[in-house]
This record gives sequence, C-alpha cells and structure tokens, in this order.
Amino acid sequence: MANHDMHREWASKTRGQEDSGHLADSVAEILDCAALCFTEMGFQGTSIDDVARRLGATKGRIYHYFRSKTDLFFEVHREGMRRLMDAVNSAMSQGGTGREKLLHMIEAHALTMMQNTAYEAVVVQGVHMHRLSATTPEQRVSLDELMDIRHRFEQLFVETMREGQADGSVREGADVSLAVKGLLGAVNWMAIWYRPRPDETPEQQQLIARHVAELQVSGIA
Amino acid sequence: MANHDMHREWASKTRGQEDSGHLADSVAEILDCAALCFTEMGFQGTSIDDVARRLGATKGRIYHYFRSKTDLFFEVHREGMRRLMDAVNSAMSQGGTGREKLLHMIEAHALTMMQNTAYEAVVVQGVHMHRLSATTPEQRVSLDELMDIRHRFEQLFVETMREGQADGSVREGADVSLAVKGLLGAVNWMAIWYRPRPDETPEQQQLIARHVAELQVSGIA
DNA sequence: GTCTATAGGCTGATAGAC
DNA sequence: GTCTATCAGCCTATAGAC
Repeated sequence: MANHDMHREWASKTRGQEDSGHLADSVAEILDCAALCFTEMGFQGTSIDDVARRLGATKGRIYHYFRSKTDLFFEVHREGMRRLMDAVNSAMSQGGTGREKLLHMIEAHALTMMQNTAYEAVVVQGVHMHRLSATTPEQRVSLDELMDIRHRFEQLFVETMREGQADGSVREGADVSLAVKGLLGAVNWMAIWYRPRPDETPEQQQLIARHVAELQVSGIA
Repeated sequence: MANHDMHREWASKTRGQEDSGHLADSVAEILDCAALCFTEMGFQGTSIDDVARRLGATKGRIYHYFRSKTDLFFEVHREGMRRLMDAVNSAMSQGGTGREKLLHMIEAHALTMMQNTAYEAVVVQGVHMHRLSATTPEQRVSLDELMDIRHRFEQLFVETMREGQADGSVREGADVSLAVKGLLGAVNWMAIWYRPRPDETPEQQQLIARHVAELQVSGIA
C-alpha cells in the first residue's frame, strides 16, 4: 500500500521535471512494457503475466507498484496524455496568429503521436473505453478523471480557434466545436494507421506531421 | 455445422437485396444485440452470455448460428462495412466534379456513422483490432478479409480525389493518400464522440454530416 | 523488492435432452 | 431450434517465503 503511494509521488514529481533514481526506473520500465502490451493486445487481451514476461519478471513485481491492472493501464494513459499536453502547450505558447498557433499545435500533436506510438495508442484506446459502459466503479473514477484532462486538451484547440476568428486568421461561421472534433479525429486516427518505417528520420516524420496539420488548418482558414 | 452454412447463404443473399423470412429474422436479431453489446462493452468485454441475455435467450441459440464469438463479431463488422459501402457507392455514382463527389461521399459516410452507431462502432473497433497482434489464426483470416474490404473502401476516396485533381476541382500537390487518411479519420472518429440526442431529427443529422464533410473538403480544394 | 503458489471466479465452447 | 448442464482453461489478485 505504501508503495503505491510512493509511485503516486513519483508520478507527480515527473509531471514537474526531474525523475530521481532507481524507483522511477522500475516504474518507468513497467510502464514501457505495459504500453507495448496494451497496444499490441488491447486492455482485456493483455494479462498481467504478459506484461511480466515482457519485463523478464513475474507479476509480483508489477503488483508491488500498481494496485491493479486497471491502475496500470490508466497510469500509461496518463503518461501519454502528459506528453501530448506538454507538446501542444509548448506549441501554443510560441505566439503568432490564431491560425498559425493552431497549425503548430496540430503539428505538435501529430508528431507526438508518431514518436510515442505505444503510449498514444493506449490513450486512444482509453478514450474508446470511455464509450464502454461495462466499467467497474474504480475504472469509472479513473476514466472520468482522464476524460477531464482530455476535455481541457480539446479546449486548448477550441480557444485558439476562437482567437483566430477574433484576429481574422480563421474563418467565421464554422461550428468551432465540430471543427475541432474533426481535426482532432484526423490526428488521433494516426494511432490506427501510422507505423514508423524502419529507416524513417525525425525530419521525415516532421514532414508528415506538417502535412497533416496543413490539410486540417486550410479547411478552416 | 450445416446451419452455419445456411447463415452464410443468408448473409450473401442480403448482400444482394432481399431478406427472406424467419431465419433471416433470427440472425438479424442476434446481430443487432451483438452490435449493441460489443459497442457498449468491447469485444473481449462481452461474453456470449451477455449477448444471449440481451436477446432474452441462452447461448445455445447463438451457437446454433455462429461458430464462435469471433465469427459473430466479424459478421457484425461485415454488416457495418456493407452499410458504409452502399452509402458511399451510391453517393459516388451521382456525378459532378471530383470535388462534389468527394463532398457527397464524406457526407454519406458521416450520416451512415450517425444512423448506425452500434454497427459502425464495431467497425471502428475491428479496424483497431487489426492493429493487435494477439489474434488467433482464425481471427487473422477474418480480419485480413475485412481489411481488404476496408482498403477498397479507402480506394474509392483516393480515386475520386485523383479524379478531382484531373478535372481541376481538387488542389494538386497534396499527398492524396495522406489526405484521405486524414479525412477518413475525422469521420471515423465520430464513432467516439457522436451520440444522437433524444430528439434529434434526420434533418439535423444531415446538417452535422454536411458540416463535417465541408470542413474536410475545403481543406483540399 | 521479487518470487512462488494458489484461491476463486468467469467464460468459451460442447453434448445431449426436449 | 432452443435449452440445460458442464468441462476445461485462463486470469486477477493475494499470501507468504526468501
């Protein structure tokens, strides 16, 4: 029980800046393996033994840090959302017209999807799960918390698009909420089809991300 | 075993035009309940007993018509894809410039998503599953077959967009394949966020569908 | 901290009565 | 055609050794 709290503490620490040592390493290693398993086999399709096998350990290790499989899944999801938030927030704060900011935000979102395929595939899976009603009360609480983050994430795009309408860089008259759902859908769907090619460079990835972003932004400009 | 074949025969019949009577009714009823269960609880989260309970029956009935849970899932998926194909094909054959056709195709796609939420949520789930490697050989065969249909579906949009480039109604220079993936993503994502409001009329749905389509098409025009 | 062993519950699929 | 009964396997989570 105490260890679960230690993990919580670690999690909130890293949400700041630094990670601190061997405990963080253990947890991060588990999260990485879990992200891969959940991505490849789905939440219900993954057993804790699967994650343990990939880790080269047994489930004792995992249950020492995580209360339950659900807890593990949501911790992966949380980390994926954190990476997304960081990238988009940083793009948003770089200035320019609403339209320019939107372009950079979408590009950053897309690039993060491409460079964190496992974590972001879990995020998409989690969003999908929110649609499911067969959830335990425990899952419901975690899901609601994460959907709250997700909502704030979506609002960043909504606000920036409104900003663009105010400064004249984004077309008036479009239903902003609907437009944002469309554009986020286009980017999120990358979790389904995008696979990095074996020899793909970061520059090539950036090109794809920019292209996706431009297509979406030119629709509302 | 013979009954599974009867079902197959029914399935291919309906892919033509007519459905024929009480056997079809039994199967269609099972498919409807299964679509709802899979949508609400996911593939692995749904037990055959869940479907049977919703049906007001026991699993004997289901296993009489479907070899396995996997088989049942894919039959729902197939039906969902059929509805999508029908709608888009019909929109595509109505003429106009490439750009106009594309607009109508996306609109038809979106409207079908909105009017068949359960079946189409299963389709999206199936596409997602194709990403998963933890599949039995049996699942792999069905998935591959369905991804083949899916690929042909995507090609309809690619062809029409190329047509639009040829007749000057669609911007040159854009990566057609990437653009189509983006626009299909925007529409497919509706399976995640769209819920019909209790009092929503077909006219209101059409408005939303058109709006989504316009946003995507104006990005490539 | 990590392992082994195991309890306890659920589920896919089948067999056979009616 | 549909139901009841049941088996066999798997998986989450815990307890306790080391």
